[in-house]
Amino acid sequence: MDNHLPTLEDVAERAGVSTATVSRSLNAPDRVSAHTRDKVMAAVRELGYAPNFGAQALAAKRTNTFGAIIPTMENAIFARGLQAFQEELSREGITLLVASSSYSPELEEEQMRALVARGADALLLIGHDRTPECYAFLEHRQIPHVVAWTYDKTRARLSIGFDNRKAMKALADRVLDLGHRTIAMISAETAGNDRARERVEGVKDAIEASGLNPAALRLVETPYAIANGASAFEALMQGADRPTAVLCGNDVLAAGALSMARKLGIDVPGDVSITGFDDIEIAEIVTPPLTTVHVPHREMGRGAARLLVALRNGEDPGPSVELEARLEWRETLGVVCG
Amino acid sequence: MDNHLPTLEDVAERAGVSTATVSRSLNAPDRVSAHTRDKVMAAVRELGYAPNFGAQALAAKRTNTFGAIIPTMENAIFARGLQAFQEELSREGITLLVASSSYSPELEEEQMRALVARGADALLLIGHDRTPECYAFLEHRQIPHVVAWTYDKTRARLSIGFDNRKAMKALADRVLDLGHRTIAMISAETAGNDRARERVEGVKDAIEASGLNPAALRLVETPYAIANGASAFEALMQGADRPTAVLCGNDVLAAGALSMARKLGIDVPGDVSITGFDDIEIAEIVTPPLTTVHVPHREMGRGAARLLVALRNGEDPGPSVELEARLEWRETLGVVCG
DNA sequence: TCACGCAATGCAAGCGCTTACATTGCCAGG
DNA sequence: CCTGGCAATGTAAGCGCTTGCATTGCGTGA
Repeated sequence: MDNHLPTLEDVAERAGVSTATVSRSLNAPDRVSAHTRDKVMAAVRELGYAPNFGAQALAAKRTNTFGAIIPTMENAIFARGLQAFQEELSREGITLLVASSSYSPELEEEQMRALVARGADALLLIGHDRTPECYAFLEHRQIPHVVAWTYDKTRARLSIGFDNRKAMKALADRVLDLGHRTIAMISAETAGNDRARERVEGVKDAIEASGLNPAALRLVETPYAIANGASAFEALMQGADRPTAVLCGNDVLAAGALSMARKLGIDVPGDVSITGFDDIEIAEIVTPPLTTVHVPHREMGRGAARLLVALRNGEDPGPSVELEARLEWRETLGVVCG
Repeated sequence: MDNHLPTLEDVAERAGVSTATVSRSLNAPDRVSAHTRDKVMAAVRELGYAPNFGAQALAAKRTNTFGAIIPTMENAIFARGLQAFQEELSREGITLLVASSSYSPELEEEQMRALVARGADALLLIGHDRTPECYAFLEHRQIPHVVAWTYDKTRARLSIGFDNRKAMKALADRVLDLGHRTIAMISAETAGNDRARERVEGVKDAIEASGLNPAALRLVETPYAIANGASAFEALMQGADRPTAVLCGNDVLAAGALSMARKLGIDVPGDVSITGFDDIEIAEIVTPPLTTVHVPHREMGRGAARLLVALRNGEDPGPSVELEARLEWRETLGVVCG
């Protein structure tokens, strides 16, 4: 059998109209009389017609596809935000393509090209750090894009997010208030990750503000993974002069730290306090539940979608938007003891 | 400025060859002399040329895009498998498009159409349960597809996965061996989810095999979410005749149950045993670490990719493949205490 | 009754690429 | 020196859709 999928022309013939009319019935129904539209729709149904994506993209010069490049799909940090992003886009009839860069700048550029090659009309990017080539590419191809998950008033690029540094400082202030003086931090790798870097700076800000020497902060950098949080914590607990508080750059590292604490028989927060950042689902489940910073994932996702749609439509998206991240008090942060 | 992106023709002109030669240099380099190829590549670089996706898809009648429809992106059950799927595909120069159905058959059909409309050459599907319309659509459009995350020898459709029923029976056998007689189960919703259903059947199989009445199994069905696991567990603990073991259909529900146990001051596994299924990351992190069934996520993803590529290329993919799921013994399952 | 305007529809030119087929030019064998 | 064969390249016909512009036909006001 000649398994020829029905084309616009087949539909047109069946409905006894021109292809232009069929196209209009589908894409701009009010430009066609009700009677004609009904005939066309009937033909569409009978034939099981579906437009050819390639042809449509080629002719219309837009794909109604947006792309998002996130650092990782593995853990759920971006899941919630992306979900909201997606929901908002689908309201506009836009499909989302997701790619992950595995926290690698080279890979990010590659993914960016791949998404654009696949016809992405606009891009959602995470954080400000990326290669000049990436930005040059965006400029050159005039790709509408917004940066999310961070807000930095010193950057001109359109973005939506919160101030990582400020949020982390607020947490660290609290830690210091509780009397902690020997503080360590387990951070995600800061190279190519402005959010991680800002969080480290936030801690230092707090330390400095309290009159201590920020250089004294014991800092371990390690890739984003539970097991790494665990081994970093273990290393931190090895030496003499143990910290009484370990601030983690994210919940995943904190979860690892927490599990290692349990394995080592270290009581949290009795012997040492541990904090996270992000407030993803595991923060509530670990034992004890993690004190962390709640990040407005959904708002960022939704807001980013709105900015991007405006941009794509040639409208004015307005200025970058700053959201609030607030302390989520649970049970892993206590006063310093003895 | 006339921001005309370079086309094949521009490249051809610059390199002093025809568009056909440029196309060939890009897609079948060995059909072109080295000298010409170099000239072309130079022109491509100078112009920053990138092929137009729509045009390419239209002319070549294939997009090199595969689609995957998973029940949810929210939690990480499918993340690892999808990651492996993706890696294998990218080796073949294929891009992955992911859509989620939120466990809704109607949405699944919609997503399926959306993916195909966007040019997906082939589809990865989870589980066997879906509407007849879905299958009719796949048949009609002749979309290559494979079913993953389950293996059922009674189904003809090409699939890769493990036998959910058998795996759960093995776990339940173990539970019974440890002396548990009052058993409850918290299952994901079984409607439209053959995997969940099979897991319930597996528990019943075990109960029956041990000479007990499977009808006595206390069964709660609830949507996939930690909080639901918690409330289901709470309900189960309310009445008299508490179960001594609560088998959960997946790790997420088990994590919820576990956290509720802690809140209620119920010792696990001292007072009651809890088990999960899937062995996702949280299984290791919760306290105590969850005894569960390890599912070969990565193998399924990789294998599915291989089957699908073969299918798309018109090769023989061979028969469905059955993988093994094995018990992952941790700390939430203990002997029944009198 | 006649023109005029406007809504509905048709016509046909692309959109940028792939690829079957035609052409060219070169080399080896006779 | 001629010719068949083959590798390299060119020519041009679509692929299925959108859309600017042309055409049709109707209702309306003068």
